[in-house]
Amino acid sequence: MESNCKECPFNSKAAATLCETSFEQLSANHLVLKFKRGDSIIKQGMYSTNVVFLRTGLAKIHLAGPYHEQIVRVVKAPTYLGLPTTFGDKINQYSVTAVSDAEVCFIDVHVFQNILNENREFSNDIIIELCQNELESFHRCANRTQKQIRGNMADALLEFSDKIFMSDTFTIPLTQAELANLVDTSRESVSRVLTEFDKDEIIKIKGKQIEIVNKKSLKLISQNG
Amino acid sequence: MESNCKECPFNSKAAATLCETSFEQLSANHLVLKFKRGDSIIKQGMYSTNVVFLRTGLAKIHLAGPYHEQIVRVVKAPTYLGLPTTFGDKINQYSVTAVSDAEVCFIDVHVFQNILNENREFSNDIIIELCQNELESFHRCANRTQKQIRGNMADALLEFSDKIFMSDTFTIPLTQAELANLVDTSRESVSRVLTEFDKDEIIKIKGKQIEIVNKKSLKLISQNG
DNA sequence: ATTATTTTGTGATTTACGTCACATTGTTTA
DNA sequence: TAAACAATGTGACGTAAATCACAAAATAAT
Repeated sequence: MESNCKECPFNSKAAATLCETSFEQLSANHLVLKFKRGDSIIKQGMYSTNVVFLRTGLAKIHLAGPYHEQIVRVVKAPTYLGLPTTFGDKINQYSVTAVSDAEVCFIDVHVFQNILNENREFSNDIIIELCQNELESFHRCANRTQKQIRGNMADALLEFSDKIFMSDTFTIPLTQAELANLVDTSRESVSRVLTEFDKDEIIKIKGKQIEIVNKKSLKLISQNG
Repeated sequence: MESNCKECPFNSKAAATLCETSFEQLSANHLVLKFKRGDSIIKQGMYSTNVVFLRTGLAKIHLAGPYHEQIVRVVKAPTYLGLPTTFGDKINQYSVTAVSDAEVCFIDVHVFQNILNENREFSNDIIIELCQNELESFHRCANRTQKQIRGNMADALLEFSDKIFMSDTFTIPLTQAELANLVDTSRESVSRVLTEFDKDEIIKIKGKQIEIVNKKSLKLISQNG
């Protein structure tokens, strides 16, 4: 499927700076696909020659750990995915799976490389994004390993609220088991902490819908472990 | 201090592709400093307008966690440091401290930016390095949180052996307390595991010097938790 | 609608590992 | 070359959280 990338409403900020010819190249060399929750967008171990641009929806990045699959983060559109694969060894080093309905553009690596080479600002933006990811990884790592469950759960909830849904009321797109995996704990503990937060009137739970009632408390828990 | 970067024997691979004018810029706009073990190279929270190139030595990257300072990785020369700061908000988001004697070049951000813009290959190399860091973070995260102490200690030892010293015999440049911090455990546990490995004849310990005697076992422990 | 399957809630039990406490050794510094 | 301090070794103890083992809801499939 072909479409006009310049007019695409889901354009990344970085892409705003692209030159005409780059847009034409993009338009001519990409594929837009729709995914449903649970569909695999990028599969670890598979050969790939595409950069993935998540234009709408949410996805989880996960990879094989020594014992079990590990979710490392949840990302939302718009964002590029699979860059490390692209610039590395062409074998996907991690998986990406849709956790909500999502639309994805597959862009040929060589086209992407060209665009990168011809657009300084774009390439700078990509570098910036990668740097930010690195920083986030650092912080995430320090937090995860130092805090205990309540703190990490608070973190996760705040991230969903502030970074992903921009709202105090949202529907978690993950099962408790997935959440547990993301937060490095057990399914049971997630359940316990969640009901505990509810009892303490920090959040209100209606099925998978969560309302953060007392953000201040949640932030305190996030800070103090 | 000024010197000729083109002839510098500690040049990064990426730098091999630089153009003449870039080398001249570099040579004219950098500062070489020596650091001793424990000296702070980059300090979290400080304003910075330099990219740091670690030309010789080892350093630890660490940052403030919710409870205590957390070491996220140990790096060896040659490598660039502080890129996320440079491209981000000019405030160092993490600290870097020498763990062995080290030599460091401080390069002005604007010069570095220029060079990045004028040298496609160089900028690609930087992107590749950043991507690799991201992947490493992912794996490290999955491992740390899934494995238990013995597995993580085995990992750390293997990393020192294979990635940093390229030898089965090496002197750990960290105290057990630092090692514990890096591996997300307590100082006491590090001591216990280390002596246990020694008793099982997997490694041989002489003070801070470690010899990996049975790498196969160590890899098994690393894999199986 | 009625199974079948997945997801969630909650108690009882176990355990890996952190913390505390102190002894021992190694390393500065005065 | 002491004295002071930092780094290590090792036992005893407490505890956060994993695991186990179900029951109850909620979703999906027939």
